[in-house]
Parts: sequence; C-alpha cells; structure tokens
Amino acid sequence: MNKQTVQSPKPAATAEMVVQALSVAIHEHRLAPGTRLGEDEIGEVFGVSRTVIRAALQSLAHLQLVEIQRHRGASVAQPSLREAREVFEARALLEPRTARSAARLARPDDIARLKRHIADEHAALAEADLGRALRLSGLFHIEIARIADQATITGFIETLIARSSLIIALYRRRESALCESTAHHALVDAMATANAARAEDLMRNHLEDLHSALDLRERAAPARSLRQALLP
Amino acid sequence: MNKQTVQSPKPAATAEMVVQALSVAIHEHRLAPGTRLGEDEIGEVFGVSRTVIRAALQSLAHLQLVEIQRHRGASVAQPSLREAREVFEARALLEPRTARSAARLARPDDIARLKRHIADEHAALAEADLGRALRLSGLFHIEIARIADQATITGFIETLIARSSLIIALYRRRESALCESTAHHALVDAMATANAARAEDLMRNHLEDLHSALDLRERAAPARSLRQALLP
DNA sequence: CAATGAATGATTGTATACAGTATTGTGTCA
DNA sequence: TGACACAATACTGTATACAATCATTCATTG
Repeated sequence: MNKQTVQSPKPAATAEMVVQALSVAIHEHRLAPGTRLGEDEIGEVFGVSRTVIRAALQSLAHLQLVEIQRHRGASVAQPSLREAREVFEARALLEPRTARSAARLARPDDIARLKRHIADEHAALAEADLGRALRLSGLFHIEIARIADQATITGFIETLIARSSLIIALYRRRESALCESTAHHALVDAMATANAARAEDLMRNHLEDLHSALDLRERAAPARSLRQALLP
Repeated sequence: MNKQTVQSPKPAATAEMVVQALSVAIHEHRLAPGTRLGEDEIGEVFGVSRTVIRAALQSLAHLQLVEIQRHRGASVAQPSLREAREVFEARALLEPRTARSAARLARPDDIARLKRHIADEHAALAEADLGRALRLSGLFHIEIARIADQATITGFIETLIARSSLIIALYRRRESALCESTAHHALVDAMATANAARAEDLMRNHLEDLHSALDLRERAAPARSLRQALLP
C-alpha cells in the first residue's frame, strides 16, 4: 500500500532507510519509549551489518528520537516532563510565526496538498489506525513549515514534531482526542484566503489545545528502566 | 594556554574530542569553508581509525558544519546565500525572545560569568586573535540561551551560531568590525537590572547589526566545487 | 538468609580488511 | 593538438574480527 513501510528483510538497506523505518515505527507508537534497540537485532532485521545500524542510530540520536548511552547502547528516547514542556514552548515560539509566513506564501497547489493530507488523516482515523493518524498529523505541521520556505526553521520544527510524538506517547491524558482535524481544516481555510494573521492565531490555539491534551503536571518521572521503576 | 586546542597526536581520541577540535578549528576560521576532510588524514592526526572519524564527521554534518556527499567524503560546509539569510532570520526569531527570558531569570553569578566572557573577548581582541574573539562572541550568545534555561531552544541556537561562523567567513564585508562587544556589554547591563524588554530590544538590534555587517546581496553563489564554479 | 564478590555471557567500541565508486593519469585516434 | 576511452589510483562504504565494558548469575560468607 504505502511505500513507507520499509520492512523488507532481504535487500541491503542503507542507513537512511533504517532511520526512516525506525522513525515511522516510533512515530506510530509501535516502538514505545524506553525500548532497547540492540545493534545486532536491528541489523538482522534489515540484513545489514552493525556499521550501518550504528550510523542510523546516531542519526536518530541527533534527532533526539533515541538516546545512546556509552557502552550501554541505544533505546527509544523518554523525554522528561521538563523536556516535554520545553518542546511545546519551542513549538509555540516557532510555529505560529511560521504559519503566518506560510499563509502569505501558499500557492494553490500547496493548499491542495494540505487538503489531501487532511483527507489522509480522516481516512486513517476511519480505519482506527491511530498510529498512522498521529504521524500524518505531525506531517501536516511539517508541510506548513515547508510552505513557509525556511529550510532551517523547518528542520527545527521537524525535530520538535518528532519529539512531540514521544511526548504524546508518554504524557497523553487517557482517551484525549489529539487528532481533531477540525483545527487543521480551519488552518487550511485561513491559508487558502491568505489570511496570515488568522493563520497565526489558529496555529497558536491549536498548539495550546495539543498542550492541554497532555498531562504535564509535576509527578514522578517515568522510569528509565524496569529495574529503576520497581526496585527503589 | 587554553585547553581547547586538542591537537595531541598520540593519546587515543574519542569521537567527541574530534568533534570538539574540528568545531573549534572551523569556528576560528582555521579550516575554511570548502576544505576537504579526508578520513585517513584526520585519523592520522588524532591517532584513531576511520571508524571514530566517520562518527565525528557525521555528528558535524548533523550540526551542518560539514557537508558529506556520498562516495565523495566530507568538507567544511559552505552555506549558500539563501541559507545565510535563513540562519539570520531564525536567529532573529529565537534570540530576542530568549534574551528576554534570560534577563528575567539571570542570577548574580550568571551576570558575573557573562562579564568574564566579555573580558575574554576583549583580551582576544587585544592579542589580535580574531578567530578566538569570534568564537567567544558566539559562546556569549549561547551562554545567554543557557541562562534562559530552555535546553531545546539553546540547542537550536547553538547550531545557528555554528553556522553563523561559517557565514561570517564567507560573506563578511571587508574589515567590518563584527566583534564590537559594546553591544554585548549593554546586553549584560540590561540583564543585570532585569530589564527584560530592553534586553530583547538590544538583542534584536545586535542581530541586525551583525546581519548588516554581512554582504548578503544576490550574487553568484559561492562554488561548491571547482567544476561547478568554472564549467557552466 | 541476605549481601557481597567473582565468573560468565551479552553487547558495545574500535580497528582493519575488502569491495565499490569517483577521480586522476595515460595513451590512442581523429 | 585536442578529445575520448581506458587503466590506475585514491578514497569512501560496508562487513567482520577482536577488545573492552556492562549486566547477570551463581557461589561464597557473615
């Protein structure tokens, strides 16, 4: 169906393919925060040596999707409460302004692409494929940054979205409807009419909604390991 | 003198040490944009194998300090005119707000540290060590971000400062005095009196000054390679 | 029986060997 | 003389072997 599920076992995979596959798995919450990522194990799955896997894991570490501890290997990152707050503060700083620029620069085909995106989200939700819907929702934000035509800021937003996925996995309030695409729809409408100020406001509100769908109150930090969680 | 010049040839270096050493060399403009970075050559210098060097170069590539082309190796990055503009737009978006937060949060020892920083800059300028002065100037901005206590945004600013160093190397107007630390001094004063709004303004103006000290007018982009420069 | 310690196993860190690709140099032909 | 094809070279891409470190287990001891 979709070309993104790179689970092919036999053909030699490149580092970038491994990064992509692991990213998608993490974004779709098929790899939970804290999951250990052994080099040999992943290498067998993709049919390549540890050399390639190490490069991929380092890339993911730079994106802060995985954490690498010296002599202890890699595992899916577990953003702390503090990091979670920081990520949403950064998003609040970057994305509304970016949405404003995007609304000014958006061309008809950009709008069309965004609308297709929203349709895909709806489809994923209809199939009850929560993971995919969540990932597409993130891609929607990235698409807006791309329209704003600022590669540097887009790169920042990409890492923030990636980490947001982990944060949602860790701190989502039970059953909170994070994927309400009505906000996305309103944003596209504002952009279609080049209403930059409104796009900025809508994005700000949308981020606040996302933020309030999380439970970021002070509490015991999620355990970094089983032992740490159960012993003390 | 300063411990940062990690040029020790014999003892085994770790990847992070190589990253640090190359970063400093690039920041101090001892490695010019475009310089090829052969793996064997660097490996000999630091007395480690290509494995370690490759990891270091990949880290630097993620920071966008070096560019890696498949099968063609790494070289010191050459930000395009467009990238240069983007970096300063991003800085204009992030740093003034960060300075505002820093001014609110700064504690006496933070102020003292910043003042020592400025003194170091003066000393470097007195010794006509332009490279070191430039690097310290960048560290000053990073220090402010640290005071604002937002690790995520600080990380973004660090990469922007790093790239700014390359941009300055490529696009500085002849003899422009980029290192006027009077602006830094005024900033520290505003922070010392917790004048957040003034700190934000000063940072904005300071960035505009930096920006206008560059020649970012449209022109032939600097060549990525000799062939690209001469053939078409 | 709990606690400490050493031995074992598993996993990562590093070096090296080999394969593949891009570049450079050389020779031939028009 | 100049352009093109081909061989040689240098470099990166990948796999693998070995060393170092950490985690676990099991035996020993108070």
